[in-house]
Amino acid sequence: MAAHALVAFEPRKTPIQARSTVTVEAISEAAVQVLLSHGAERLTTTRVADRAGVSVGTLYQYYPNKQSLLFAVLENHFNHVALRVEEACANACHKPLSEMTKETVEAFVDAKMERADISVALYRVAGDVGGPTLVKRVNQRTRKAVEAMLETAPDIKSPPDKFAVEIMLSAMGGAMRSLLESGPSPATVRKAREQLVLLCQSYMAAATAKRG
Amino acid sequence: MAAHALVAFEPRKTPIQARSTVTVEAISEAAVQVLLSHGAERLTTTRVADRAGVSVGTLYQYYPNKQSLLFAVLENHFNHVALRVEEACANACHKPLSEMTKETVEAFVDAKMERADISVALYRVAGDVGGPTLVKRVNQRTRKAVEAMLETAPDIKSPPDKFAVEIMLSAMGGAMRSLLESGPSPATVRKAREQLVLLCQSYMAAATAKRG
DNA sequence: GCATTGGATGAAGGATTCTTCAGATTTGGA
DNA sequence: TCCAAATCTGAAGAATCCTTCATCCAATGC
Repeated sequence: MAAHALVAFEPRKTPIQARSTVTVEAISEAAVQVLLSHGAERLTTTRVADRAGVSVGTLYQYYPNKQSLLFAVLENHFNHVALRVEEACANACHKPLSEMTKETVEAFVDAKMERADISVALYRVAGDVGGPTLVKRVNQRTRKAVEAMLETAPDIKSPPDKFAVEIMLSAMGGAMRSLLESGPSPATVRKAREQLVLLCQSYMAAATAKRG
Repeated sequence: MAAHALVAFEPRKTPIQARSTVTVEAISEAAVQVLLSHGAERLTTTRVADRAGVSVGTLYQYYPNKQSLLFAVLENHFNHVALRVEEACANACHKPLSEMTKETVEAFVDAKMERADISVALYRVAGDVGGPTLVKRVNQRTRKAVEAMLETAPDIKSPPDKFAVEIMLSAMGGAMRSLLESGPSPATVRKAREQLVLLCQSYMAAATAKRG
């Protein structure tokens, strides 16, 4: 059912010539800009097309409807964050558990902050555009990366429950969302980052049987 | 600014006679029902009025616009959850830190699960209706209750940072959201509840200087 | 019984928005 | 140069939706 609901979000046509590639990217970028300047409520296909410097018809040539456009933007953002976390996980293999956790959490926070404005703007539309489904998919992906990393930890006997990793990821995401929506100062972000690391470290330690 | 933005959400007229009291409650309940059956996107003032068994005009007699109606529903739900947590905090005073944490977290999870369907439906509209502002307000309220409780803990030297409590609450909320949106089985809920308790306990312990 | 205030009605105004499609324009290759 | 395919255009169709207001019904107090 969820998969079927996502069908309508898939692109209509794939760019062939170079100019159309430019166009679709301009549209996607314009969507973000409009989201930031006008808000989710005032996000109109016409407005996005105007901002992208093309006509509405062109937009509908690549996206079957408004939702699919927003879905694509959302997917982009999530993929970017997921990639950063995966990189961090690959990089932290064979390190002590607390170090693993620290690097993973920090990668997540940093990736989110990199495009803080977009993150906040997207929270507003996620609900109407298959956000939960996407979140689930990305969480799955991220969880696998984290689990693979944990397998290589030298200082634990058995890796934490699959469920525990999910809890940690969603807790991290929730705290980050709250933080972003409050329009935090850089100092606040730094503090939150520290605390989030501590939160996850202490949980991972508690959910894990130590070696030795 | 945020305060000003909320002005438009305030009710228009206060019920005086008994029948109008019934009416406003019917409207509010109908809003929830429509949210559940038709989704946020198809939530229409006319549809809500129909479901409530009144005419649209009547709805607009009490709510200046559609947003104010949804805002009221959201506020209701949040107040209910906050109240449950406050009760739990009051009840857990003078107990050991881990017990305090356990009871608080469980109260939150249980309050959310009590109306799981409403919770999920509201995630969809929160963005367009001052959700973040409300969340901030409720978090503030909850944080105070938690802090007051922590002051009475016999087994800690200094209570955790105000910031730490905020992190914990938002992490809890985020994990709960993720869980609810996945349509969990009762068994899953039970497991998540346990893990969430563990998460918060280990964090509170780590963020606190122990006495003795 | 009557007047006054509270409450309810619902058709219609006004405003947007999404989406299409027939035709114009540009590109890449023959 | 010339054509077929790829792109682009943007006015107009179609569908909703929010909100108002003139009007009617019900309740309360005198």
